[in-house]
Amino acid sequence: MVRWQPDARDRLERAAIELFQEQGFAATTVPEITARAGLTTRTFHRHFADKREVLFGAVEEMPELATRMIIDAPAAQEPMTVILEGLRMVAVTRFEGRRDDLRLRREIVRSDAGLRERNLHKWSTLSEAIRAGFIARGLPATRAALLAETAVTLLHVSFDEWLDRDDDSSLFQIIENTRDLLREAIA
Amino acid sequence: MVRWQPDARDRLERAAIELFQEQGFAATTVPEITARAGLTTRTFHRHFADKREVLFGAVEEMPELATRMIIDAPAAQEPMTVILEGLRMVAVTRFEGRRDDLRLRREIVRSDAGLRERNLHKWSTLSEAIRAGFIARGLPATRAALLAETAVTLLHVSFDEWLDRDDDSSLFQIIENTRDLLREAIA
DNA sequence: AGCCTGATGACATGCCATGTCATCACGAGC
DNA sequence: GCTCGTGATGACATGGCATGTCATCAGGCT
Repeated sequence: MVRWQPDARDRLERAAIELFQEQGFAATTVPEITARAGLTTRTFHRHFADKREVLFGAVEEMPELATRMIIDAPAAQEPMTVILEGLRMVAVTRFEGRRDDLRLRREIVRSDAGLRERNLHKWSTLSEAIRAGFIARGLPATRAALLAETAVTLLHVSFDEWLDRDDDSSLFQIIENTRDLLREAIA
Repeated sequence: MVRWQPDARDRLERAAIELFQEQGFAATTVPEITARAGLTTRTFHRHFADKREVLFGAVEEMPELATRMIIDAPAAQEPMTVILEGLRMVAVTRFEGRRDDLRLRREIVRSDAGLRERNLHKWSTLSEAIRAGFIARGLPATRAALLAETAVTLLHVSFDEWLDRDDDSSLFQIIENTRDLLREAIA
């Protein structure tokens, strides 16, 4: 089931990111990408739904992971505790240690309106997954949606500050600070 | 400065929404829209940056309104008070009384991935404007971003519940409930 | 009356996204 | 070891979106 796939997809992703850096996202055409990767336009679209998607392959499994973690969390845990545990796990396994790569991708994403849209969609997918998890736990719809969006807000805001800093704070530390900030603000 | 514009833009918007309802968003082509409106493809793109934008004209001025309201709010007011005042104003002037129209648009937006992306982008634009307002008030960046995203979360979650309900609750009532929910959740 | 401004139409183009079919490498089964 | 199936890729074709350019035309200004 995976004979040419991993290599081709990887080559496409690397070629694309290189070209986006060199010439910008909009100025880079799909044929250019595939030419550098030694493949064809048609093959590009077999691996990525569209030109934007090539930048977001790294976060593809986060949503289902989130749903599973929430469902599997101890039944007695408060929702906010479940969220923080989940954020800690995600921070450690998916973000920590990749700050430079993530900074590079953020830079490219920021440079193009379409990419910013897609980026928001990715966060929203995560929110949707968290919401589904809390629904499965029996929480009412609005409460689940609120918790989900708040969780993503915490992650998103903290993530941004983490990328902005040049000290070596851990992402999860910043998440906890942000949670405290929110608690004060809403009191 | 506005001789043909209002009418043309309005005809395009109405024709587009009609066609989206009849055949779906993806299946509707820009020439079809312009044909029904009695205009040309080129003119369509003078009024709307792309095919999606035609559905979001109604919320175009919200961001700058939000920024101004935040900057003009009494200096002594807590950020969360400023936000709630702003949400009340927005709820009354932009949402209340348009529930059916907004339901229709939400239905179309939900039916297409690209439209969902654009919708998120609109909320994000509002968030950005709120953030800018708080920055102008002298709040630190992360705090401003957190308040902004939380404000939009409150509005977004409450807005969705408001559209789901069939009683005659006011949007702002629901917003206050949602705020209470968040306060409990994070305590 | 004639000029200026700004919206629209007509024409042309580049690229994205996708459908279809052929090809080709590898693995399974006899 | 040969044949055949499976799945990835290439080649070709197409429809639609988005945009640049120039002409046209209506109304306001002097």
